[in-house]
Amino acid sequence: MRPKLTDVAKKAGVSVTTVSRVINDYGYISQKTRENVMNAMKELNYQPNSLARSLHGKSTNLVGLIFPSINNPFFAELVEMIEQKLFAEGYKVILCNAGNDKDKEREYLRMLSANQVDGIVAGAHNLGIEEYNQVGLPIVSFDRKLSDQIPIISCDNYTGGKLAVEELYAAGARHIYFLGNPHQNGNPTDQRLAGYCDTLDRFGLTHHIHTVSFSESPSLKLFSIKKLLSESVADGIVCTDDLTAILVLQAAKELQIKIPEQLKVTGFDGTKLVQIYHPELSTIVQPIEDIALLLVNVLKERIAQPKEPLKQMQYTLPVTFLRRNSTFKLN
Amino acid sequence: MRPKLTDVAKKAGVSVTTVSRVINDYGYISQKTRENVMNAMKELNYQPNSLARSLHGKSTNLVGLIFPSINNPFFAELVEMIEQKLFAEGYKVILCNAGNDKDKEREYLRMLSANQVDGIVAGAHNLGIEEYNQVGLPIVSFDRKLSDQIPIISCDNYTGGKLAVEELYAAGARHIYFLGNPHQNGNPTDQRLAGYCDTLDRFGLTHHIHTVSFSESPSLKLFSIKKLLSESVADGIVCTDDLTAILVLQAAKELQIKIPEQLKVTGFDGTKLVQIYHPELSTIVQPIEDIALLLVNVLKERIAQPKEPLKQMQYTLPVTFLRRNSTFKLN
DNA sequence: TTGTAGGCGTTATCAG
DNA sequence: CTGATAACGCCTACAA
Repeated sequence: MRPKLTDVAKKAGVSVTTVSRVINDYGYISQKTRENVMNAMKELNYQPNSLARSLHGKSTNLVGLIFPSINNPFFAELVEMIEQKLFAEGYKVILCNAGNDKDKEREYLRMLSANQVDGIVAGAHNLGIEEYNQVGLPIVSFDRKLSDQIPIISCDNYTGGKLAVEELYAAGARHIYFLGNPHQNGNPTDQRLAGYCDTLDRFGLTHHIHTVSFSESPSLKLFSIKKLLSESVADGIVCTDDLTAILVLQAAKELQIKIPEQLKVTGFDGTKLVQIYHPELSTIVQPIEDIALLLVNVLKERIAQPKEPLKQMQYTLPVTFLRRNSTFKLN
Repeated sequence: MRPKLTDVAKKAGVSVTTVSRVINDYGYISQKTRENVMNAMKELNYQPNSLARSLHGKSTNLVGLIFPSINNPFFAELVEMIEQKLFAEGYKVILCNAGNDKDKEREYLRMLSANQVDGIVAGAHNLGIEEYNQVGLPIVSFDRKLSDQIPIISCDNYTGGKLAVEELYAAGARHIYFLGNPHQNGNPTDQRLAGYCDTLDRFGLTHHIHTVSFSESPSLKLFSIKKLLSESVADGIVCTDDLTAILVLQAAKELQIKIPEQLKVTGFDGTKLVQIYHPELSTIVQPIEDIALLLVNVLKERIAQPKEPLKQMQYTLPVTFLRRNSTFKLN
């Protein structure tokens, strides 16, 4: 059996109150008793039971992270960053990979509430507003509007779309395609698409919007990309994420289309992994560390003052463009 | 305030016992009262408090996952798989990225124990045996011996090293180098190295062992790899992980060394991500899903019968070789 | 400076 | 079939 407070108290020859006092470091305690108690705890290898303390009203220091999947390098890096920031603040993380699964997301939400987590970072968005409002916990959202009560942190998706088109245009492309998720309300892709469209308009070019479902298997995606490349006159492609962009590069290679001479390609996300292991890809870089930091800070604020009205509903962080060989021949 | 059992009881006009009965579905209850209670719960949006139930002796259904980092695609895929399997069994996951940080790993261990998790999957191994023995919780380890009481699941690292050498030899390489982590006791790389050495011996070839620290930055790694390639006569390289292998391919490209004609390269891990986005890399594929499943199953067994002596100390899962263009020119 | 006792939200053992 | 009530391990007024 695990040692409990009373065991320590008995061993140290004091009352539980005293032990509790040294653990939580409050009230008056003589140096001698404190040491006694400390020793007793060491000897018994005593660990206070978090459940019991939390039950009493102390917070659990647990935060739930709901994201689609950590197999996507972008989410992996974001989640890892968030975990680091939270750890530094004394929080521990419950990982909830919701996939595209409404039920799993709902079940996780229920579980997080049952486990009395202090707050939630929501990055998967299969569910509607109602379910998130029900929860009654501090929540911050990544990249999607969930409710009037839930602040949103995201990068400047609109500018991302704009920068990509400007880059391709500058590189000489005049038939610029958009390749990404199917349109869906509230999806970050929407803003990227808007940036794309507006900028094309500015240049007096025609829109070409192609959708590849995010959930489709990569080989299917690759197939439809090859179809697109061989049937179209595209000389520039704005992809809504890096992985899709890499598939475009692969397809181009197979079809002997020269990058960037015949076709220029941009990605979106700019994870370290892709930057390092696909150094040929030009891309829009999201400030992952800043996003993580802001998510954590805003969440902390909500946890500290859950009743306070939101100071700010939407936080938008700047993106940067990383030029590599897929748009301009360098060195 | 969150509704509690007594609120539901009051609303339904019954006692807490009765409510508890319908929640846990045991004992006799009339259909009518059951419905009453159900309705009351719905109306109040009642969620039982896990802390309280666990405090009473019920398990928390929480499992701690300690891994170095989910930024490495291999761990990302493994952790995601484990999370899926655990979710299916009703467990929730606390994510602990320990990095190379002894203190963080120790702190996480302490926290997991304090939070009364049901068990731990340990995949980061900065700490020694004593600390893991102290915990007094069901633990399973991935790829490293932690103690006599902790079962190990791993892939057949030795055969992996062997297969890699055999492939390179078959492809015509005679100056076969080993590139990976520095040697360290208990490290899975050790077995891969052993497989490499034994097989070279069998072929009557000389060992060439080069170490790149796992924790080094990729650009430093790339630098030392280029140095290696330009100074050596290597015509085959066994890498201990895919990411290193990709760096070798990059270095070769920069140095205008033709793959596979002049240099043949194998990786290790075989994640889906690398298979898809680096389809040119031959590699040893670890059975990630099977590993995850086995980790979860063995852990479940330990949780069910913590006192039982271990049935088996070591579980080794077979690896497979995936042949791609980095060893043999295909199609 | 230290100890006693009640309560946090549930479960489970007894009686009714 | 249902209801009191004593735990679970810890915290914290209130006493001493």
